[in-house]
Amino acid sequence: MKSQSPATFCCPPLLAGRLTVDETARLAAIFRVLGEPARLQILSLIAAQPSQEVCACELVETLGLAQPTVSHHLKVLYEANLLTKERRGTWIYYQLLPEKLAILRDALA
Amino acid sequence: MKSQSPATFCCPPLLAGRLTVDETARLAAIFRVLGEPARLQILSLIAAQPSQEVCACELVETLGLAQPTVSHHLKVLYEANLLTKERRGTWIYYQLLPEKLAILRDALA
DNA sequence: ACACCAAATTGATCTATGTCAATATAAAAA
DNA sequence: TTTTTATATTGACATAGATCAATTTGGTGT
Repeated sequence: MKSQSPATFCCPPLLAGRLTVDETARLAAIFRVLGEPARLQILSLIAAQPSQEVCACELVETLGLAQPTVSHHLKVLYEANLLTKERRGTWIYYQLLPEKLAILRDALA
Repeated sequence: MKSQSPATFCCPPLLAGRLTVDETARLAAIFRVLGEPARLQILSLIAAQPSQEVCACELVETLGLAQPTVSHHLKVLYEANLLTKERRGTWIYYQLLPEKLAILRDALA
């Protein structure tokens, strides 16, 4: 039995009434992920690619951060369901998964 | 000479291309303010009031946090231009200032 | 002036997290 | 199998920030 679709699970609009503690925690978790400049840079970099994806190695060069740091941020974005990853040969490519951003946009409506 | 209107100063859409370092920092700062459950609760509580405002003293009771903690969060929200404050007699009332949220919504579009 | 209440500030503590060096893991190539 | 390259993980460190007790500030009323 399906309770509700994953994309609509979180949350009613922030300004439409009082949020439950759970809804608040879910929303805040997404905002916190985006509250880091390096992670926003990653998202906008991917969006700026014609291929709509980026190799992890390119990110290390572009962001000017150490490889473990970039790997850490990618993991945070991945576990927040903001990115997908796909191994192709030696490299791993990350793509946007815009559903969570849509949730935020709706919450701010 | 006015450079640009304050409300549109920050930022182009997150997913429409590559953000500058400045734009990224501005966006991340707003997200970080919202990445805290107590602060989201404050915003949604105010929005839930028919009067669209709330006295700081009510927040202390409702949030179950110490008075200095609530005062701290209110200050963060105020300095992020998400709230206005107005003294009326002994009490200080906080109101929403939704422009910044609109900026985020546009950034996520 | 004094007492009282609301809100802000200070100072301290604790936790979360961003960062990187070192290392491990995984895949490809020789 | 050994070497090489890409990514992830571990561990350590430093900074940011959430929290609250104690105090201060500011306004009201006696």
